[in-house]
Amino acid sequence: MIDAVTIKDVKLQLGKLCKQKRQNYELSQEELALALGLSRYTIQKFENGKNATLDTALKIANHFNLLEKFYKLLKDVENSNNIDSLY
Amino acid sequence: MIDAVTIKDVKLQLGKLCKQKRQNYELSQEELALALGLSRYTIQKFENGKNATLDTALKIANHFNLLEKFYKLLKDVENSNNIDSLY
DNA sequence: TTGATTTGTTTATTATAATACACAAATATA
DNA sequence: TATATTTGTGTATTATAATAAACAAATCAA
Repeated sequence: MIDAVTIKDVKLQLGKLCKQKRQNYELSQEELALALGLSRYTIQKFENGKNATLDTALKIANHFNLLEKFYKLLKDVENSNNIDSLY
Repeated sequence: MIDAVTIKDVKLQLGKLCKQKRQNYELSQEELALALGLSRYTIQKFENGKNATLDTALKIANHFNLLEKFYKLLKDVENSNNIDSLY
């Protein structure tokens, strides 16, 4: 019996992913922050699962080429919703 | 030649999806806001593609049962990153 | 070890998301 | 139509995300 995914789970996973991607590119928090026009503190909090703005999250996603993948998910959800009306 | 997905595109799509899902459930902005402990104005801005917090976006996603799908995407990205190291 | 870099954390300030209220405009319903 | 409901928009206030700076703790390199 697996517990349902919580909002906190998602924020923690977002932070984990940011850290992983950042380290893949061998960037420090400072360097990533500079590249995105954010402060290191904002990156620091994001990586530790704190609340943030969509702009911050999407800037990070964009920097690691994940924006398109996320956008596609949203489009798929929208389309699967439309298809429902055909049944 | 398709233009790259922008942060603005994603926010607009998030808003569009919220509106679509909300109308599927026959909820007014007011009712959705009440159900999530948010103000109608926050829903209003979200649906029109304005910036918001992760908490707001994830509360909405959770209400329409999209949290797990999103979490799975994040896990997949994390895992595909690990697999890379095997090649 | 040692020094250098990175990360975690604190405090104070600024920018802005969220709230609460009102009211007009648009949509839906009788 | 007329009425009710919903949505869009404005203003003021509050809550909080983001910034900036400093310093300690942890990690890495010489």
